[in-house]
Amino acid sequence: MKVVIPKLLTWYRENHRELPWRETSNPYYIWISEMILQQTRVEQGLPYYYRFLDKFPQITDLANASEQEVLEIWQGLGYYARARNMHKTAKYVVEFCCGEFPKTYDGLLKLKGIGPYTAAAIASFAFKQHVPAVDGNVKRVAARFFGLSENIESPAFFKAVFALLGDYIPSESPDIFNQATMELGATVCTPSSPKCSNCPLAEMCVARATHRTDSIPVRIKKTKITRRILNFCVFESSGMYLVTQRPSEGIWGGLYEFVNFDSTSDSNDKFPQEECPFPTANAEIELMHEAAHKLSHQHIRARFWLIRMNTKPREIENLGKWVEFDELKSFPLHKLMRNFVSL
DNA sequence: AAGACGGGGCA
DNA sequence: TGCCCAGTCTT
Repeated sequence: MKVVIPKLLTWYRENHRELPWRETSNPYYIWISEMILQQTRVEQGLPYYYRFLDKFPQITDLANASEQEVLEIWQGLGYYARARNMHKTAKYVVEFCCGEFPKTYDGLLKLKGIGPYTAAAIASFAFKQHVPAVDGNVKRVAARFFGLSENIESPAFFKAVFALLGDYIPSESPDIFNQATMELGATVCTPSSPKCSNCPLAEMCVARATHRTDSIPVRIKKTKITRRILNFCVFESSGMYLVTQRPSEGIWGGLYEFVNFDSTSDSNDKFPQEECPFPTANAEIELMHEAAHKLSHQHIRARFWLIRMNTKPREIENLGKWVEFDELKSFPLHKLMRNFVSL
């Protein structure tokens, strides 16, 4: 079945998209692109890639930046642990590795935010190591090509593909091979309606031969979506607004927002006073804005309550910073907050 | 092995 | 709606 590899490489050379991180072997540029692209489509990540390198041209620039500066560039992209992990790794590489990335798969794997896929991508693209880069696209391509009907989500499936491709990857051009398998999954061997007539692997593809391109890959997953009602408290006093920073763990880690709380009450416009942990007695409360926000693991109904107070209770006073409304826009904000302050 | 972690595009 | 994207980390 390896006879199709030259066809795959030729197909790639003639048909691939031109992307900025494909024009370089600079491990810093490649690392940035791989971190941004984790669980993120190319079109969504592209503008962030330019912005990031414009702000932090070299790894020392990133290492010397504050976390808030990093999050300012990253805001809106999601999975914010990626940004904090990058910051830590930049500091680590500058301080302990003379600013040079490890040149091996195993060495890269030890860095924060770099897992099996990203380590293989950097190792092959920047250092020509022959190790297969197995991402979501490649898992799908391999499942169809080899006719693998195991659950594509399982660690065992990843290991199997990693081992299989390790046997296929040509030692003279591991980088092109990895780019090609990913590009094929992204543009030809798509989740639905794969374009088999354009595929350089079609003649040797098991799923194609057995008419199972619709049933492979098999994905068994139980994404439990929680629904929640999130109440943002827009505390206002003398034209100043209260903004706080989230802890680094959990959703939207490190980003800024109005203090908030979950409530159970549904479908009424009354402020859920009894569930509010903040003192709001003698305050004038008004529903300013409502928004629906859908994440892959939770559906959020957000409500923004304007809470005007004549005097600030001490419990509120020291919860965060009091700033003018326009100043809110200068903080790194998650989408729900960014959409609100942009209204 | 399972769940958490964002946001967006597309059928 | 549901699926899934150049995945990783934690439990």
